[in-house]
Formats: sequence, C-alpha cells, structure tokens
Amino acid sequence: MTVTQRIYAVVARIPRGRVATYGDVARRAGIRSPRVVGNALHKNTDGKAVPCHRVVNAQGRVAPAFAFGGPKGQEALLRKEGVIFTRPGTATRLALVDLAHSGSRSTISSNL
DNA sequence: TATTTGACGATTT
DNA sequence: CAAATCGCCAAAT
Repeated sequence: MTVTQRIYAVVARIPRGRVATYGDVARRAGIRSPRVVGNALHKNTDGKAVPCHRVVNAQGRVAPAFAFGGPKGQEALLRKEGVIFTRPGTATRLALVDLAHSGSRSTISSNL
C-alpha cells in the first residue's frame, strides 16, 4: 500500500457536503507532504475513482483545476453536495474540517 | 540509486 | 491584495 493509495482511501472517505485540504488529507494519510496528495490526485482527474473535487487547498479554494470542466465545474459539484461558496472559487471554512481533526468535530460539523 | 518535480503551505515583498 | 520565494517530502522517471 503506497502513500498514494492511502490518499485515495482518505479522499474517498470525505463525507458528502464537505471538503478537506491537501494538508489535512496528507496528514491523515500519514505523510507530511501536501504536494504528494495533489500529485496523487492529479492522476485521477476524472473524479470517478476518487472524489478529488472535495479536496481544496489550505485557503479553502479549489485547485487551479483542470478536471471537472474547470474550477467552475468543481465548484458546481461541491455546491450541489452542499458545500457553501461565499466567494467564487472559495469554499467556506464551514465546509472544511472533518478529517482535519481526526474524526468528528462538533464546531462546524453540526452546523451543516 | 540519484535527480527532478509538483492539484501545496507559509511568509515576505 | 497579488506575485514571488523558500521550504518540505515523497512519488515518478
């Protein structure tokens, strides 16, 4: 099981309506490099195998984006899943945090 | 085995 | 507020 595989596993566990950051996913996957996460996800681009569209950067913003028909596509998907976008291309911090704190956090989780 | 590179992150200019 | 810079770490070649 390579790190990449674990990354997929983690991302695949991101609940609907929520997003995680590369850094968080990385740590959850047991690595200290967010970059590896992105690289691993890049291989997926389609979003079929893994819901990579639920992964955003530390600023809660969607990646430069190339899959999902561009950033707009990804954003649209997330919105449909319940993720709130205050500003175009930027998910609310409310949507973040889930695997970030190793499990469920009451703060925002219940707020959804 | 070594080198390159990168869907990032944090900081600074 | 946006762009540039440096740092980190592991995967891919």
